[in-house]
Amino acid sequence: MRFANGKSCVREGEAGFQAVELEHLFNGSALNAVDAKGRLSIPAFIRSIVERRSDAKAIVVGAHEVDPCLSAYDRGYARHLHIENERRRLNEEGKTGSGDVTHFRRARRTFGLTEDVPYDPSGRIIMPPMMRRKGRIEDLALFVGVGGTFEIWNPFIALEHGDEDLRELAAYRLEEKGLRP
Amino acid sequence: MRFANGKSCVREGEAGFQAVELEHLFNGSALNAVDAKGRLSIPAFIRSIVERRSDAKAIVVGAHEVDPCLSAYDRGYARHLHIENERRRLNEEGKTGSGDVTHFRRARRTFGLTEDVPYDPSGRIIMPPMMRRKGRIEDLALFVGVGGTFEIWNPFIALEHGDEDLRELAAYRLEEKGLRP
DNA sequence: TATTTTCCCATGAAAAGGCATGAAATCCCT
DNA sequence: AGGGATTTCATGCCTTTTCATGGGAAAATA
Repeated sequence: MRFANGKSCVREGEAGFQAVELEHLFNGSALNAVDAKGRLSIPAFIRSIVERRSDAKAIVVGAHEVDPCLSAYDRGYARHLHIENERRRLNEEGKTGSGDVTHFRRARRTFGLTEDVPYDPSGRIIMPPMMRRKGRIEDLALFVGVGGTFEIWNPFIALEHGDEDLRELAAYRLEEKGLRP
Repeated sequence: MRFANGKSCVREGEAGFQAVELEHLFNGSALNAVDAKGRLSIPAFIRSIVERRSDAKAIVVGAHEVDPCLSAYDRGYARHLHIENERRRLNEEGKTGSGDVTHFRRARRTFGLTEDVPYDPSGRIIMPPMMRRKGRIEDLALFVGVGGTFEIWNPFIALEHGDEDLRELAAYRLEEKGLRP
């Protein structure tokens, strides 16, 4: 059996994910504007990966686990996370009675606190207000590919982050657009 | 993970379910009002998943396994639960004599304590009184996607739950609607 | 008849989609 | 390699559609 993109299905289940979704990784960066209505272009290089991975013109956005930014990925990756959650639930089955509590919290975090956002033919989304607030996104959005997922930063917050590479990246992208006095 | 013919690459049998029903996952959240007549809009993003999974304009609602809220899903997922129950029954066969007791209890819970609720063309249901009571739903309903299923909370109960993410979510959705002083 | 339940229409807000533009990047052909 | 032509992108504006929710008529129940 072959995929539309010509790749064969190496193994089933979890490995199937790795064979396809992780075949294409997010890398690179871009700085785009958020307009008055919260509309925002997803950079073309991100869209091309998203569509190759999942065949859907949509991204899933959530708060980043540790950093003050958003974390995003394609629907295929979301399915991967779901399967992973279920697997962990089975593993924990029959241990402490709190297994299920942990499971449901994880599921809520992975799916309840994220939003599936389709983008239009021109590649734009409306950043959901809740995400905009969580990611502290104002009128500029810095996209940063990090392999399996990508991040969306307020570039000015990125400028003050502990990660020097990130600071440099943000500074560069801002200068490039003639921003930052 | 898609083939040119649109089928997913997953295992057969049990996982055949994942190929169809779990191809689309519930995520995101919304806070809707229950009006004086007891009517409640199912958020559009939930309906779209329900209909893609089962092409029926109905949801199945039951009490949540561990949390003080309701758990809901589409009819296809209900079939999945049935198969899952049977599988577990077989697995437990020949262990302790209580296997069947457990099985029937589970089946009762899965099907007896749930209700199939069709929604009208505009996407509204009338929450069955028993469910409304079990879920302690008053005049607001917080929908939370959790992947394979979604939850329906009384937002004020969610505000006091142990899951911090959920509390935050409820607080945000209430604020957004100008509720909660 | 009185009361509840079901269906249909109305409405305002928000989102989706389409169209246009200017700038940048890419291609291509000397 | 240079330079002009074409394509791709990001982004602004405007129109159409969708969505949640309210109210009322019609139908069913008591």
